[in-house]
Amino acid sequence: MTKPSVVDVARIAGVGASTVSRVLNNHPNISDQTRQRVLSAIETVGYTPNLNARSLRSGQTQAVSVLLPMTGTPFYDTLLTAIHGVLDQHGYDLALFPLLGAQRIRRFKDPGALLYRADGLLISSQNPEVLYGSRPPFNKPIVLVDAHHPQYHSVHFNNVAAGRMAAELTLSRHLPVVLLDVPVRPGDLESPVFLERRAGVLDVLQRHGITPIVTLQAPASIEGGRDAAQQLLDWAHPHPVAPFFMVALSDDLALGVQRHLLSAGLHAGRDYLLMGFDGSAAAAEAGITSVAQPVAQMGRTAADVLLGALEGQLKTITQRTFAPTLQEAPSTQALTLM
Amino acid sequence: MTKPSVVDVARIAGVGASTVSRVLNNHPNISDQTRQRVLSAIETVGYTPNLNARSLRSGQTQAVSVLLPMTGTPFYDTLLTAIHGVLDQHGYDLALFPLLGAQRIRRFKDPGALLYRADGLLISSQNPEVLYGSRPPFNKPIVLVDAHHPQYHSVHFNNVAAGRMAAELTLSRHLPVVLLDVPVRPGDLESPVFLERRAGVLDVLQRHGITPIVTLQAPASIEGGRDAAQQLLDWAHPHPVAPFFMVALSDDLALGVQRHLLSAGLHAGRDYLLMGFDGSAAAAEAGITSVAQPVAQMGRTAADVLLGALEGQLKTITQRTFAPTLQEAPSTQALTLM
DNA sequence: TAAATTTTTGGCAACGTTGCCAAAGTATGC
DNA sequence: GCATACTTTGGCAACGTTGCCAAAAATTTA
Repeated sequence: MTKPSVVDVARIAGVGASTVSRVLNNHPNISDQTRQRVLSAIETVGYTPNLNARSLRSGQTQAVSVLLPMTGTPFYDTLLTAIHGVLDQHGYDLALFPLLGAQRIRRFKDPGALLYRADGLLISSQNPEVLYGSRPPFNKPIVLVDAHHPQYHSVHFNNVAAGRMAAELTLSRHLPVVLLDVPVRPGDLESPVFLERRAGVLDVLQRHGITPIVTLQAPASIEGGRDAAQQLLDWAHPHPVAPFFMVALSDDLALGVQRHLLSAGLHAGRDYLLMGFDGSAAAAEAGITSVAQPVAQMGRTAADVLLGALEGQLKTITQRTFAPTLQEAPSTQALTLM
Repeated sequence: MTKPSVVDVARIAGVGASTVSRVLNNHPNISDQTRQRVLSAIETVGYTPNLNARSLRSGQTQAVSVLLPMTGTPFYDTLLTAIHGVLDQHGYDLALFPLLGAQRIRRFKDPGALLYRADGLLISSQNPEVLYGSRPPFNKPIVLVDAHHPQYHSVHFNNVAAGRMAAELTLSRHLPVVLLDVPVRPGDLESPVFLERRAGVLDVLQRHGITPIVTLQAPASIEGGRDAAQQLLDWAHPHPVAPFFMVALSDDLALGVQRHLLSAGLHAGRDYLLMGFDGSAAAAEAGITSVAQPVAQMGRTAADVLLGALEGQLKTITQRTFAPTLQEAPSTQALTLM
């Protein structure tokens, strides 16, 4: 027994094939009586439409591909959920295509790749090879999320402004500044995220003639933050650590620092000030000030831009930049110095 | 200008459409001369095949869907790379469908979901709702990876045996046993992984009349391990921590423990013994013994099983169980007791 | 009641591909 | 040189769907 098609349904219901199609697509001008007959016929034969035929006919897939790195941070979770929510409401389904290793990027040059079996493409990758290599062989809408490129529709976060915002807060506290930076991973081109945040921070500080008393480097993780905190203690040794304001370029780093310094008896917001980036829930819970990024909103906007390109045929390139907001917490309350 | 099709190519090359098709599909009995003509015609018009038409005609998509949780642990990275490697060689492309939130699981009941636009389905989820809910509306091969269910082809790891293996090693060292367990997350059904490992450990210990002197619980992360280590120090206080053998149910936990106890002056392999699970590179680097899981091999096997079901039509349900191997490191070297 | 109008329906074609069959072309054997 | 075999090629149909058009049915109007 082969999978039933519209003609099978039509035969059972005693109608024409196009009538079945009309019922399936909610066309007007169908008598309730025939609609019911068709519906029950669909039920009895267990009909499900053949998507390939539908796509062939219509030239559309009702699918959107998302190209993204395989890092399972909460960031992508939030972003994807937001994107999916919007696109789902408009009848689009979502498939993910992870960037597995640099050599696999070659695959994206093949116009026959599954990735391109979609009506639109969302790219959330800072990978320069993806962004600055040849344009994908895909003449349908492409939107960049959390990335930026003049030739594509982009929805991104202003990391430079975020850096500036952090520096401004720093200035208001009149304390020595410690910068906790993220090193370039070997073999990997530097992610523009940290580069931009750093640039923002240093730009504002420089304008005010301030230089960090020390700059630490650690991978952007909680453990990295702990290492950096230890570096700081070692560096200060044997001198006591004076009150300072640490700007960590990510919330994970800030969390690690806070936890590690706590075991040395130092409390953020009491003995030193601390802030991070991303506006994560973890930072908020830990009472750490953070420059927040509206991740879900960016996801929704990216989906909206894609829908616009998909349905409304917007011709000019759309660039949406999201500004940072400050998520204040006890960790940056002005110290009562003695 | 519309996208060129085989007939366009055929017209340019001065041949029939089916000849173009034959060239595209590497059929035999094509003269080199016409093949060249067709090839250059394809080049000049920039032809790329329409996958929807191809799928409609052939009833196949040359695609495999992977259903998996959105946790971006290195585990899934390795697994996916292995799966992709095998399937790619056989001409199959891979699309990922993340399990975003419990409510989205409902989507998998829709037979029209993009997920099912594939020739086969790989499910790598411990989520009981996925495994024990109604069978997906998909009458093509389904293979479970890193999960187990009597009704599906499954490729999985014997976590009970892994637990046993850990316990055996423990016994040989004749030290008090500390078990570092993973708690049930609220609202979430317990992942069978830790349940099985725990069962294996406790089973062997019990047979030898041994009970852990203390059982700690922490979420399976490095930070969780650090918390657990602190718990242990608190618990032992004011008594000094005697030499013990800690079995942590994941490598991340073990890593956290090691790092935290180090700051208390305790060295794994010198003052206490420690082991984890997963065989991660991080554990190996840190000198921590681990019960290893052949992740890449499991991925390859899962792909092979799927290919078998796809091409060879294997009728009986295939179950492949992978046994643990011990990845020994200094952290479990016999202590020279004083 | 017949004509005009509107609603509802079926037939046909086409989306782009490939398998099948038959026809045309080429080579081999007697 | 002609029959036989083999190679290469083109035409046609079909995969399942939906849009268009015209036909049929139902409804309104005169």
